[in-house]
Amino acid sequence: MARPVSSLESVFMKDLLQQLVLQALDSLQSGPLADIDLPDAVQIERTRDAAHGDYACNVALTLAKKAGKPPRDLAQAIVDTLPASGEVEKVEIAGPGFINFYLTKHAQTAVIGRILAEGETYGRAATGSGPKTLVEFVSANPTGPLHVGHGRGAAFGATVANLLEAAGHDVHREYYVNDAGRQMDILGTSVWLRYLQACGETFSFPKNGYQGDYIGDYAAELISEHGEAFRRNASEVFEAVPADEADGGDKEAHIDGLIASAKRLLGPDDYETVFQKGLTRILDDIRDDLAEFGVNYDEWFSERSLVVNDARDTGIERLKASGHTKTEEGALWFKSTDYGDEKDRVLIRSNGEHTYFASDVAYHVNKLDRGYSHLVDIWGADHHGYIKRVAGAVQALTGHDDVLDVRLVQFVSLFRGGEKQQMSTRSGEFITLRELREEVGNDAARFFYVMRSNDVPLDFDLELAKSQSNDNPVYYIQYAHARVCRVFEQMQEKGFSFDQANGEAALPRLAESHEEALLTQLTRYPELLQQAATQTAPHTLAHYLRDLADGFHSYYNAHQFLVDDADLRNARLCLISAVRQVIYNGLTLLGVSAPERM
RNA sequence: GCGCCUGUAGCUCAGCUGGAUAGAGCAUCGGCCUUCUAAGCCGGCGGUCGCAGGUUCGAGUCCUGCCAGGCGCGCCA
Repeated sequence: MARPVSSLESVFMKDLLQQLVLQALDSLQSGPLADIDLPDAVQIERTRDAAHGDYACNVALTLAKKAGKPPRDLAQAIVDTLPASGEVEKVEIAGPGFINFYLTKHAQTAVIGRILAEGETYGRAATGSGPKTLVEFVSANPTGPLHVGHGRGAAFGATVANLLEAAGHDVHREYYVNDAGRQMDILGTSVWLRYLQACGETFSFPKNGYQGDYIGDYAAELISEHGEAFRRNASEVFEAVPADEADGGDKEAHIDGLIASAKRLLGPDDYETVFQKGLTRILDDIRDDLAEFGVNYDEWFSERSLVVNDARDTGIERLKASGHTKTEEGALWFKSTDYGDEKDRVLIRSNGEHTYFASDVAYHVNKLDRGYSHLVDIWGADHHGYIKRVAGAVQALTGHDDVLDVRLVQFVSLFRGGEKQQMSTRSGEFITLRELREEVGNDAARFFYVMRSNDVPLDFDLELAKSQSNDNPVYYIQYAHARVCRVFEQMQEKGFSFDQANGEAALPRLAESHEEALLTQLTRYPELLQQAATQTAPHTLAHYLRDLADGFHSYYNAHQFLVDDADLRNARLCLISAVRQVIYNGLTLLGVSAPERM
């Protein structure tokens, strides 16, 4: 992707420097570098050590062998041929043959003016300049409240979506509602059985039913809305139902028998009423929960809509057209082994029923038909065995292997006072996302969830997350923001005012090492966002903000901002104002607030 | 058994898709508030980057083989 690189207007100084080096290489091709295939791009990277300048290029090292010259000699030839640039103060050759670039003061401080001018858009690419991207995340079965594991998917997915949007993608946020299938029947039946108990029927609740207290709440609502209209005798309900596990039977057969009883005894309309009670109440709860968490969707996509519209068969037809299906043993299969899967997967069982995979194929067909060229799916780590078949299906449908990007989120372990909390959805003994949010607050929860790479299991320490101490990185960053705000309040109390134009004109006065470090940090932000987006790595933003806050706090302690020298004072206020802006922008992407006062 | 993820300081983790002397936080030890909020700062201690080979100017990073931990391997959803 080519970007304009002519001047400081360029988003990335790297691009400008790369052009300079490429031009130098080009000129050298008529001399020392004749007969050599030149690369289309050269690597420009930021230096880790200020002693190495601002940027470094390793092209002399990589080309030395082909050129048959020592790296340092080659570097010298490149430097001698390098076009002049108003942005480059000096160029040095260092170490084994690195070319180190030192920027002019003007180039170093130019970022301040841009941040102050661009404000909340600083670091963001032009909206909608990238591909149409659908990010699907959480998509938990609506069988109960979200637990802390879903919370990680929510925070991660929301931040990834924000990052992609900041990188210019046209982003659509979607929740896939698994409202079809056996789990939902178990939910509906569980609600009905609690309803029957509330009506006075006595029996032992099935081991495989949903045990949570919320089921009883929904049953109570059914009573207040419909009285005992759905009441049936327990003996009738349990008639001919296989024994439960507690009675030496099979819990799966038991619950399936109860589902059949429910459907038979209630009839389609009343069964639907009970079913919908469970589904809508839980979905409403999930929706509210996520909204309170700052996680919002453009669309809640119903699996049932695929079933009703025969989309599953349409999807299967499309797969058939790709030539990667087969009929065997009375079932229809997708030959996912063509795409690296361990075995082929069933789409339609020999009994004629569609598998869950058939729904997923239909869903992804639907996504593609809606015009999305980039699909990001965020799943729990326990679904990783599923990637190959879905990715294979998307590849079969599109002919491309880079359309679908599946990201897994590893498990969350919750610790309270050093003790690990056990979680099991079915037993009802789990800690919900809502409980977590209420205990540690949304800001800490959002930050902690994305602080670590999604690839590593997360140990979430409740005591740490809610401690208002310097152990807590989210406060550390927010505090930097609040401190800048406080400086501006103090400025007024001291009778000063902020002259931004004067400050920008005086930016060359910012020569302290703390100031130069901050300037460099601020310049990194746009490319960090770009990289965090392409790598779907929100944790790099979290770490960046931590580092930026660190740089600010050090600066704060080392130097006074509200000095009598007006030029210097205004220049420093410009700098810390820019820091505040970038912290604000970054925290916003993470879904964390930036308080003005703490 | 096969597949995916992980292994870096006492603990929790980064490490910019191969760069220069491997970094933070916590813990621990020692300093800094009559000066813009000490929810802060400065310094010390702490490493065989799981192990062994390989690739090359250069490897925590890439390749191979082991070791350890987590997860997943249904005509379930």
